[in-house]
Amino acid sequence: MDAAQLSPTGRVILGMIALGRRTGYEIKQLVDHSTRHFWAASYGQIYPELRRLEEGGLIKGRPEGSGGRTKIAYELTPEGSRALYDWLSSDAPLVFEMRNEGMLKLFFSDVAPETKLAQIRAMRSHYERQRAELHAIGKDPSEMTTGPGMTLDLGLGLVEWLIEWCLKAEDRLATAATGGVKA
Amino acid sequence: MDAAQLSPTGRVILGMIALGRRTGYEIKQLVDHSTRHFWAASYGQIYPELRRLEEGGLIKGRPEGSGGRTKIAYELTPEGSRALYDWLSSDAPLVFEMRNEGMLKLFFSDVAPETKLAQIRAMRSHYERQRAELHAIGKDPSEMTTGPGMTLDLGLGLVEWLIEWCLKAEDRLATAATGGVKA
DNA sequence: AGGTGCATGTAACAGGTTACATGATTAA
DNA sequence: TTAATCATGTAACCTGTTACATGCACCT
Repeated sequence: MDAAQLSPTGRVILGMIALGRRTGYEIKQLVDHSTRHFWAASYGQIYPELRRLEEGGLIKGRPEGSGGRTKIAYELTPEGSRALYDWLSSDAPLVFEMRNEGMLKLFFSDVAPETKLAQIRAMRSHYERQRAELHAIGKDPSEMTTGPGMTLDLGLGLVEWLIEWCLKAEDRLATAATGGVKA
Repeated sequence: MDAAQLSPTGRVILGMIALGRRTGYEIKQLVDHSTRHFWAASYGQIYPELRRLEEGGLIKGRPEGSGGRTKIAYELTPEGSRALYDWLSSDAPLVFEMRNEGMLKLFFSDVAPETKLAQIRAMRSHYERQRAELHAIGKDPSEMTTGPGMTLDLGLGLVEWLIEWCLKAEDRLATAATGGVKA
């Protein structure tokens, strides 16, 4: 199993284990607090994938009987490290997918022009929520040249740009509505 | 069938028909030249969905026997118009999904720091390609307050911001690599 | 005694892509 | 005649979500 055959979720899992996360539960936690905005994962994917990765020899799990119910801590095998590294250094075409219902509505908004303002406001409020979440994550200010740090910087800059765009668009619409005369 | 039950692809189809597109083929064409970057659709979705929408009474198709093979031109029924309008003016939570493998690699890049520069360059080259495509679409300069025009403006601004971010990040990394001394 | 968080897991479903099959029209 | 473009359609597959089931540990 090399990088080319590594499933999308498999890559996230390998990466998270490399960052020190051990159990499926912990992986899900970290995904929800970090990569979620640009790469999500659900339990329904994570647990079956952990099993597949172990069958493929990329990770090795051992039950930790710390008193309670068995929890399984995974770590990378040498092959797993190599697969992760191969993926990271591969120049295969990247997956860039997006489904943005806000933009879709905007695209069709000429059909109902009076809804435009509300749509942009809805979009802005989404990104403002996202900004707040990212700020919460960013409490501990990691270096801008570390992976998670860079990603956070990118994400925050992006949502801030989007919020600015919305504000300007709202302004433009308001001006247009009052016949070009600023209120 | 009201807006709440309208499937994602159904919304795109309804919108495209409202914008004047009639056949499944034409809808796919327009999607590929416009909404693709923030909302894609494949034939495998479009044709079955056209049938479902017709069964639901939202659109009505009639075969156009312009000589050759029957092609089917659809138009909105009054209920279809209403469903589209309902969706556009609804304040139900919006779908915002993203899978960005570039950011994912960046997130894990501390595992292989020497790949960082290449990753950011790959990301930039993706967005530069996208910018070129958007510029090609934007040949006819539509008003910034029309739906497609606004969306194009938003998309272009976004990719330009991303390209700038990449350039700055590349700079920062290059500087860090030479021990803080600019080359 | 009950709620919350840790922890694992699966079955049913939804949504979408890819590859293929088919065939007419049009331009070189 | 051949290639490209217009045009419709489906079956197999893949990926992922949602909702549920289970149960321990810890706090109040």
